Amino acid sequence: MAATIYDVARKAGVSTATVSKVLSNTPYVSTQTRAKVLAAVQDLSYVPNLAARSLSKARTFIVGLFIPYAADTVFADPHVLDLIRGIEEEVGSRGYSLLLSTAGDARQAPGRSGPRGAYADGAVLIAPSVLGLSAEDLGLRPDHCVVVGYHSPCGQGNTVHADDRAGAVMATEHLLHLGHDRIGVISATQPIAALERRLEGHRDALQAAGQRPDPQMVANGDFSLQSGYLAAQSLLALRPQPTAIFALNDRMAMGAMRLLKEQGLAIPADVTVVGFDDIPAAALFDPPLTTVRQPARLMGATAAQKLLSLIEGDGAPFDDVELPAQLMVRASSGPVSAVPESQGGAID
Amino acid sequence: MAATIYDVARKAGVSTATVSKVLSNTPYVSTQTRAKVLAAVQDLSYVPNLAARSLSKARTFIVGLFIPYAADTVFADPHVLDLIRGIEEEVGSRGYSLLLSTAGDARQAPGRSGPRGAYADGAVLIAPSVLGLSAEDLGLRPDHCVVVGYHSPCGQGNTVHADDRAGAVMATEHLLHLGHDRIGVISATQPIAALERRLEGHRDALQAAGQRPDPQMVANGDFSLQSGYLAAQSLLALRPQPTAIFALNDRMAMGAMRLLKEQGLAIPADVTVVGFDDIPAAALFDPPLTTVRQPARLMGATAAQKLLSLIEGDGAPFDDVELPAQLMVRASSGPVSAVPESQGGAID
DNA sequence: CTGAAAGCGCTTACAG
DNA sequence: CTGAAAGCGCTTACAG
Repeated sequence: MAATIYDVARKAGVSTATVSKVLSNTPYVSTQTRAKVLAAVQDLSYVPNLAARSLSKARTFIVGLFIPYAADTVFADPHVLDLIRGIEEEVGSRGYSLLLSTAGDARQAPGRSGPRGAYADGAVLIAPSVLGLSAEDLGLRPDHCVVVGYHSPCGQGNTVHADDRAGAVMATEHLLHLGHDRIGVISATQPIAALERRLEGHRDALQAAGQRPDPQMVANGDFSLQSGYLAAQSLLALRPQPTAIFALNDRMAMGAMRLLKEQGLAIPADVTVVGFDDIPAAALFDPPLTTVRQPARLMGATAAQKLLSLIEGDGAPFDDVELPAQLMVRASSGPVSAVPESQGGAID
Repeated sequence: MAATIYDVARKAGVSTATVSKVLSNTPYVSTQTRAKVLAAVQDLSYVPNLAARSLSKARTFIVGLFIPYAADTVFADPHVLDLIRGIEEEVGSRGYSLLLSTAGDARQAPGRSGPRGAYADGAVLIAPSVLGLSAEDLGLRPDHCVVVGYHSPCGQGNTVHADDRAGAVMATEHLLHLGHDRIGVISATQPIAALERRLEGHRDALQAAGQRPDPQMVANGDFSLQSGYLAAQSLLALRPQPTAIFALNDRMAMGAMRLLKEQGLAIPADVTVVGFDDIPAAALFDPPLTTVRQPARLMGATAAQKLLSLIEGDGAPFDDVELPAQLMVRASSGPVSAVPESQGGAID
């Protein structure tokens, strides 16, 4: 059996209380005593039992990360990864560990009847689509949870997200400046708040420039590359054809690019493509993709940081945090071609 | 305060022992009693305290995942992600939670003097380069740890990895069949066992075909795209120039492709490129990258599964598990061009 | 500066 | 089928 604090105490000739104090760096322990204890710890390769510690301190120093959709989706999305990275870094540097849970529904099993949240001192939820879940459903204290997204299942406030609307405005203005006036949009059918904000930003920018948003110019995918390919197909079937495609995430933008290449259309000479997210592959693409960068890592770090102050502070909710998006102009976007292939019908 | 098992017991009019039994689905509890208890649990929104449970059961149902290098590196590598995905899926489906720790050195902080491992029932280490770390250093039971890689810090056996050697053999034979006899290799300087196996496989395949491996044809990077670009540069400076480049990971292969394009060299018409890993971007590249696929997700799942049998079984070590690699032939590789640009000097 | 003792919230033989 | 009681390994006032 592993050594316990009793073994250490006995070996060092002190009480367990003293051992505990040494281990927690309490002042007021004599240098000699401290040395004796530390030596005993060494000798026995004593590692404190964290479950016991947690029980008596009523704190686990574990932070949960809930990603209530399938692991499949999560790990397919590089953007989510950066979020995780930001969270892990912040949490780790503050001495907490990260407990990862994908799949929202508590998967039943051996030792656990309750939901995974029960271990954690708090949790961040990456939850664009957490619909009906409450903090309680997850076994969480409602005042110790923050969500990356717009809608908190933990009550008011306590959310962090990028400025999706502004990002879409920037992308659209960029296209407008390049002379595009037939912009096809690839959105998705999922009811995700961030998506609505992006659509809204796009529409607003169009209207500000005196254009009328055309519902016909919006095709829907499901965030996957394949769906972007298909959506681009339906967009290209339109007459007049769009001169630019604004995909609401990078993977769909990449699908669109693939189709364009297959059709022998040059990017951006024939059609401009702009994405959203700035996943790592975006810069590596051919041509490199112009896209809106979400500060994913910062979003993660911010969420973690907010959570930790909730846990260590008084738990008073904070206001929604909106982080800036940034337009990354790369080679996939260019001015509308001087002599667009005539495609009939346009009178103006 | 949250409700405890005492509150539930009182409300249901039974003992805590009975509540515990109901919650753990012990048989021999009358239907009525069960119902009363469950109702009380409902009413009080009782969630068991997992720390207490862990303490008395001497099990946490948490599995650690140690990635002893910076979060930065980890999350930059899509391959590692698939590993994580495989682990999370397996572990989750068996009712365990995953505790993520990057950065090997125990980051000190608030509640924890010991290393993060102390919480877990066992752990998987993704550790191509865990050099001096022992299980004890991580606070782990040595018989409850498995490593993804070749060298276990936990004693003999208990490792899982892909057949890196065979993968490199396949890639090299593929190049040989295409007629390439001047194959430049982009390796890396890090002392990683998998890398050595790949180099070894490459050399063996060359020799089996009657070619002599030429140390000049090996340039080193550091796994990053940039380093692949640079290494390709030095390879192209060679005379005679290589007709093919075999990069020992995909990101470096992509760097090489970037350089080739910049130099106006066609892929694969002028130079063939082959990678290793099959990260998601590989298939999306232009041209799509021929590469060796490691079954990362399966490797993760296998590691997790082995770990769980260690935890739930008798802890007897298992033999190293070697999973098959697979050559994914795509458009970046092609036959050596019919009339290679004469570049003087060759006598044979 | 140090220690005795209670308590954290569960589970588990053991009796009944 | 049910319950009393001890125990899991720590921490924390409280005394001294």
